[in-house]
Amino acid sequence: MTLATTALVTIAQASATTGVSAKMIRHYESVGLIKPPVRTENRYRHYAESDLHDLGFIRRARDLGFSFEDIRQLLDLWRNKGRSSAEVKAIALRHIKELDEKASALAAMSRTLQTLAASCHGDKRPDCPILEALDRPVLTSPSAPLRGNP
Amino acid sequence: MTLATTALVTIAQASATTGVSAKMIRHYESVGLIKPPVRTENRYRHYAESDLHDLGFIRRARDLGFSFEDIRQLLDLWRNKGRSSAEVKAIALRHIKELDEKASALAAMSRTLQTLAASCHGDKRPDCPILEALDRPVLTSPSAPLRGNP
DNA sequence: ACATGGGTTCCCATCATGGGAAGGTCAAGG
DNA sequence: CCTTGACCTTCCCATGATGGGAACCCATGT
Repeated sequence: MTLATTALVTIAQASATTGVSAKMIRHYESVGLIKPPVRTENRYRHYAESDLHDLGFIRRARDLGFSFEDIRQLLDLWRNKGRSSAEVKAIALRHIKELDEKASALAAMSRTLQTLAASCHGDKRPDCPILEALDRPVLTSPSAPLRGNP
Repeated sequence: MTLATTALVTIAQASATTGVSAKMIRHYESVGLIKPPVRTENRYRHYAESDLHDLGFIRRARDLGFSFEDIRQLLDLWRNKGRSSAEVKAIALRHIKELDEKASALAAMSRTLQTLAASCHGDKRPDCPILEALDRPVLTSPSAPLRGNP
């Protein structure tokens, strides 16, 4: 009830307080992720506290790797007091799965390369198992147990 | 010495045998990653075995997450018989570091979200720690030891 | 002769982000 | 009053790797 005249701030100030670049703030507006803010006569954007909240929300969601589409849905859910937490959780769980899959893929690449790099002497000699692996197929064999002389 | 008339193949055949899409093959050519192949009078591209090798090399390098720039250097090193394996290994080690950093970042996001999701009941009730975390700052506190009633 | 299945070039889209140009606006200070 | 500098505005372009699709040319089989 305390209509506290919600101090309007410029886009640069909004950027500074939320950690979202001015460029991105305008972009979020253009793709409909946030509501167009009020404009002064000069056509300058001015953001109210609720706008700053949304921008902070978006930045934190992005820091967790959510896509624009996910964020759009999360923001809608946040605003919808009649939401069910199950909806939110479903989005989060799906995203966790995607994150884990990507991380696993990167880790697999890293492991393969580590194995190859470990057996590369890394000196002036030209022969190198890394290049050999790229040379011909049969790569991606992860823990190829070094049978030969155990 | 056996100049084996290196059976020239069309772009579709090259794509099929190397696993690189025709689209990408043309793209690699346009950015100078591979040499322009010979053309028949019809302007059709025709690939020799050495070209197929390069495409296979590129695909395997891409499967390991190397960037175009890295691949360019790796291909140059592969062709350069006077290379030192140290150069190859340096590229690989740098890339491993990048892969690990990205994987760690994703894993951190996943962990944070897993923690939040674990404490979200995920039913019809609207209150949800995930949304609460996005609501206000002080997220990214990983193992916030649940002091309160131990 | 015409259909089909390649090939070719060129443009556009993705996803999130930034760079930069060209121009309008405002406050402070000489 | 006018300049300077720091904002603001819009619009276009670029990234990296990949794909979609249009519009058009070519080759082969029935």
